[in-house]
Amino acid sequence: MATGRTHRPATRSRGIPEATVARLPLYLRALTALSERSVPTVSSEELAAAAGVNSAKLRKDFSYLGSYGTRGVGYDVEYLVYQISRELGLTQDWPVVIVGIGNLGAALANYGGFASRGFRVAALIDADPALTGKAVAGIPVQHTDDLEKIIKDNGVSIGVIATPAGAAQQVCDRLVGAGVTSILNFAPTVLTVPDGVDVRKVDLSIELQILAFHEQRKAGEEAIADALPDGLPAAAASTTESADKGPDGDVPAVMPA
Amino acid sequence: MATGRTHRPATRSRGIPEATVARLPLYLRALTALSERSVPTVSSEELAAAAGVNSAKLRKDFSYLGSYGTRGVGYDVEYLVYQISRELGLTQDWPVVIVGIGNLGAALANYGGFASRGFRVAALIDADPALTGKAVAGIPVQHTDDLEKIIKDNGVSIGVIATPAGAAQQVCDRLVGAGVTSILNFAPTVLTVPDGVDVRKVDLSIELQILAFHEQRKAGEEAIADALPDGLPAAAASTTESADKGPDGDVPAVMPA
DNA sequence: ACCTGTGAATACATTCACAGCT
DNA sequence: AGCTGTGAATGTATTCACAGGT
Repeated sequence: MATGRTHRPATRSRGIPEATVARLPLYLRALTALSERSVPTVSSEELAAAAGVNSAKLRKDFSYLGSYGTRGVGYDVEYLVYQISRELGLTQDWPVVIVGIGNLGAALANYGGFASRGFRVAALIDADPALTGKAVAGIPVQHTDDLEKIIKDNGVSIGVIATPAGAAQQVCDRLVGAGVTSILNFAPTVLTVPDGVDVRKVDLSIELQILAFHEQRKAGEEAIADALPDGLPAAAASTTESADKGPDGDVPAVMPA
Repeated sequence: MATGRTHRPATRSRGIPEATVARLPLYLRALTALSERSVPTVSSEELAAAAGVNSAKLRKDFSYLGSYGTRGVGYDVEYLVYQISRELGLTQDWPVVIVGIGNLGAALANYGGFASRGFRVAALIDADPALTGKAVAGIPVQHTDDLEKIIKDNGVSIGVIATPAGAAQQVCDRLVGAGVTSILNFAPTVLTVPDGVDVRKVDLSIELQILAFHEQRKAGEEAIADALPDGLPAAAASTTESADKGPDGDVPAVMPA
C-alpha cells in the first residue's frame, strides 16, 4: 500500500498543522473585512482580536505559511489575503454539488457564502423525481440517476451531502465512485470512505448536545447529585453572576423514550 | 478572582476533557441505534467501529465517566445510553429558540434531530414583520421585539442564531441579556460574549475552505511548485484517478468586491 | 520603539500495552 | 480466554518569552 496504511491518516499534508488550517478561513474573513475598509496593514494583535484568537497563536500559525509580515510594522492586508487564499486553494474555482435538496439542501443552495469565495454550486441533485427540473436558487435540480455524469462533466471534486441519514452512505459511495474526493456531510451518520477521501461533518444535534453538557454544568449540578446516589465530589461552587436562572426543577421528562 | 479571569476559559468544567465531550454524542447515536435493534451488550471494539473512532480512545473516554463496563463482557447498551444521556444533560428537556427564520432557520426548525432528543424548539423569532404570525414547521414566528419576553417566559438557556452576519452580534447581545448562556451560531461572524456564556460556531464556508485546502494538496502540488520558487519536498505521489481538473489558472477573482 | 518569528515550556489528546477483573 | 480500565509513552497544540529585524 503506497498511500498510507490506516483508516484516517489525519491528512496533515505538509508542514501545516490541521489546527492551523482550520483557523486560516477565520483569518481570511477578518482580513477581507479589513481589506474592504481599505486598511493597509494590521498587527498580529489587531488581527487576532478580529478573528477571536490570541496573537501568539496567530503568529505561530502564519509562521507555518512563511514570513509574510514586517517586523516593527505588521502584515500587509492585501498580500496576506492573497497568500492565505492561495494556501487554502481559493485562487481557483471549486465546483461543488449538493445532494439532497430538502429544507437544508435548499438553504445551502441559497447560502451566499458558498458562491462568494471560490466555490460554485455546479449542480443540485435529488432522488425525488417531483423535484427534477425545478429550480432552487436559480439552479435546476437534477435526478440522482445522473449523478456520475454530472460529477464527471463538471469536474467536481467536492460534494455536499444533505440527504436524510439513511441515504447518506449510499450517496457518499456513488460520489466517491464518480471521483469526488472531499465530502461535507450534513447527514447525522458516520460515513465510511476509502483512503484519500476527506470527510468533514456538520452535525447540528451534536453541537446542541455539547452545549447542553456545558449548560448543565453551569447550574444544576446539585439538583442531580440530590436525585442520584452517584456521589460527585461537588464541583467548584458556581457563583456565576450571569443571570441566575434558578434551579428550575419543574420540567419533568427524565427519559427521552 | 473566583470565576476565572480570561476571555475564553475553555469551559472544561470538571474532569471530562472537551475532546471527550465532543465525542459523547457520537457514542450516544451509535448506542441508540444498537438499542433500537435490541442489542443487549457491545464491546468497545464494536462500538468504536460504529462511532468511527478507535477502541482505545473510546475506552479512555468512558473511563472519564466512570466504570460502566464489565470486564470480559463489554458495555450494557441501555445502561450506557442512560449514563451518557445523563452526562450530556439530555435527561432533561432544553427549550431552544431559533432567531432568524430565513432558509437556514426554517431548515433548522424542520430538522428532526432537534426535537428527537431532549431539545424542543420553544420559539422562532425573526425581525421581518411579514413573517410574524406565519407558522414554520408548525411553530408560529414571533417578532424580535418580544425576544426578551419569549426567552424569559420559556426559560430558554440555549439560543440558535441563523440571522445574516450583520445582525448576529446584536441578536447575541440581546439573547445574553435575556439570560441565554449557550449559543449555537450559524452566522459567519465572530461573536463576542461575556464570561460564562458558551458559543459554538457552525460555518459552512469554513468547512468548505478546509476541504479545499486538502483537495488542493491531493492533486496540483506540482502545478503550484512549478509557478512558485518555494521548493516543496514533493509530497507522496497522489495517484488519485479523480478528474484531473488541470491547473485552471484562469479564474481571476482573488477578492470578493 | 515596535512587532514579527520562533525555540522552549507547558498543556492537552491520542495511542500503547498490560494489569486486573469476570 | 476475553475485555475493560488505566498508567506510561508518544504526538499535537498552545502559550511564553525573547532574539532579531525594521
